[in-house]
Amino acid sequence: MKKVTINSVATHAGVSKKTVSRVLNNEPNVSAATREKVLKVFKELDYTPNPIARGLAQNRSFIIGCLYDNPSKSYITRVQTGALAACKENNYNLLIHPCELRGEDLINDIDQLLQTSRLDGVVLTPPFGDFETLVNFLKTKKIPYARVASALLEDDSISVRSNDEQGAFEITEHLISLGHKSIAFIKGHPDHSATQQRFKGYRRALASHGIEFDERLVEEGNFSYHSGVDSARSILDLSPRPTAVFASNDYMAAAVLKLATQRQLRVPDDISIAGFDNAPIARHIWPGLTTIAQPVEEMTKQAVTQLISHISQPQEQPFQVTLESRLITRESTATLK
Amino acid sequence: MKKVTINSVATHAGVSKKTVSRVLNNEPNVSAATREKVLKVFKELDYTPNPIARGLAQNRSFIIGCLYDNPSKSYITRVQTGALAACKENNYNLLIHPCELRGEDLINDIDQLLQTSRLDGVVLTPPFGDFETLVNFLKTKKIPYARVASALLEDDSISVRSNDEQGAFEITEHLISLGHKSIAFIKGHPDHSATQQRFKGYRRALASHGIEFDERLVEEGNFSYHSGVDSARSILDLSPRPTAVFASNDYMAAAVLKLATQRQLRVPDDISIAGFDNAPIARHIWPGLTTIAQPVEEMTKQAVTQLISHISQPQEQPFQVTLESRLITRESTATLK
DNA sequence: TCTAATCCTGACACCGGTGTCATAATGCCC
DNA sequence: GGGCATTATGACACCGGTGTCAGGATTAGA
Repeated sequence: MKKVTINSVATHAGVSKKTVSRVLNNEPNVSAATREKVLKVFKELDYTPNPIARGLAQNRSFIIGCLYDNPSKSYITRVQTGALAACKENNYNLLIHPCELRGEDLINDIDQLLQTSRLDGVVLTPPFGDFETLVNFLKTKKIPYARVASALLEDDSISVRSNDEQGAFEITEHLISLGHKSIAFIKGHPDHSATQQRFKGYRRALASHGIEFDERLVEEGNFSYHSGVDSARSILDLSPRPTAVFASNDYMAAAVLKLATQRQLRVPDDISIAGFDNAPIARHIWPGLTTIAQPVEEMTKQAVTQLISHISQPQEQPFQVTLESRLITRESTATLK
Repeated sequence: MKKVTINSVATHAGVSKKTVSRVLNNEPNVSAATREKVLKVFKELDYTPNPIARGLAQNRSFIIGCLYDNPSKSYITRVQTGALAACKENNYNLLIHPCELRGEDLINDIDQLLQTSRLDGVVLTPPFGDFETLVNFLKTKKIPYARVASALLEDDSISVRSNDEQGAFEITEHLISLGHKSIAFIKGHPDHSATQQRFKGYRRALASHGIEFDERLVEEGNFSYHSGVDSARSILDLSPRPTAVFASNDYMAAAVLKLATQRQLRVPDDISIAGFDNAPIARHIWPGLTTIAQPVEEMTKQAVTQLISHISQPQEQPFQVTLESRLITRESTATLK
């Protein structure tokens, strides 16, 4: 089977390869007849352009890089799903690159990545979108990027987020509406802007219902299941024990649930538990977790779609969108008895 | 900042670009002095070769594709981790490509992928390694591939697996040693070879302990949490109810646990539950799941490492390795009372 | 010291596309 | 029909590397 190149197409169609290239790229200034002829030869020879050659000529790779450093594997999976969907639609490919935000040589690592892969753009998933050192580095390197679920708003780049503050407000309000007044809170990883946002929403809900904020009810977590266990221990040891716990993500909420159950507490009768994200685990455990569903896939998909269109034709105007999240109530929260 | 190409290096070093290329690729026939000189210029100019140009010249992309169609997200994450590790060591990149085994046009889809991405090789994660249509397609297309956790042994290609049959045997034996004689079994997805392997191990353990196999205790699952719920329902409805359940993976085991708990059954006092894989969920729930830990990351890493070395210099001899799995006992299994 | 074998090196074509620019063909208007 | 603008096409260099091959330099052997 011979390789089909632009030259063979050109020969077959009796035109120059430049004309074939024009047809390929839908450029103007090709007569309808010629275009037809070339398209026919495409079919006959089953021709597919070589993206590598194309990339060399245009200094593009048609590859988007996805950076992540996230303890939540399911979050990463969802991010990937969204990014892949956008890439597929635009004939791009997705390269995944886990790395450490606090690593000594994050910038070197990324630099290396850019040097060797010639990425056309990068998606910054939490917490990278809020890491200014990195963002500035990409700016000076002139690498297009899109940020997912980042809180920085003053930026002129592509950013898609969901309203974490509002989600946290709603779920806290849900607990309050069930009669809870002593609601513990487990923070997320300090490097993530969502951590601050969710905390703010929690406090706003308390305030707007006249419940005094109690610092002793707040624990520092980092979004990992393990950190949830530690926080849960502190919280369940409190006396009086809070009647509800709102953890900043579902993994930590699951940890609270596990520990509470181990200690013979009945959930939600003895204590209500709420999470955030609607990760798979929220419905894989009993009782199922009341949580906030975030459109992670959709956020990422929109971010990548915008990123790709920005790469093809750079626009000045920023793209900033905030998507809605929604409350999902399951069995882990109930009326205070 | 000017772009540093092989030409600028050549000019600076006062040699031809071919000589620079020789140094780059560690080719012989370069005098020590020249090599030194060129290497020095590399440093001075901070030169990194352009992989796209290289790819064009050598008809390579330095990209490995990872195919998957797996309901278990955590399994995918682990596969990716292993594949990424191998890629990183060899300066390759990883492109992820979810697709449907039973999709009508899987082959077309893959063909398209190969056409547009010019992958240097592919990793076939379960169940693709056992899907002969695909394997044969890759063979005729002469695309190097490596299979992970596939049961086909008679093949002459790269394959890394773990001993599913033995793992299932051990965990079943563990249940038997706890006094259980009525042990239900939930099968995995019929397209996965692991499904047959694990079933075989289960039966072998029963047989070797003189326990008669009872078909009514076997349910058909598909590795998804959801299928586990359905199977769990049937099993818990049996009368007499089995005293233990061995599900072919942890998600399905988690489903059994959830349903049993919902029905007020105490695990493991009323019923023991065992899973397989040691997925994160196995330790995120209470009681923690007794399960078989598989070296998924390591399997994939070895497979990809071999694949890459095969791409660089095709070898005739196949690479077939079987890694060990091990039993992890947690709280979900206990002595029959 | 001469010859042959071996080692280095560079010129040049090539991978498969795209950008630039010159030129040929066509269309339009008076 | 002549003059001019516009459209269509192709020749050619170029992207940044690698493969081939020829020829000069060096070494070894006689």
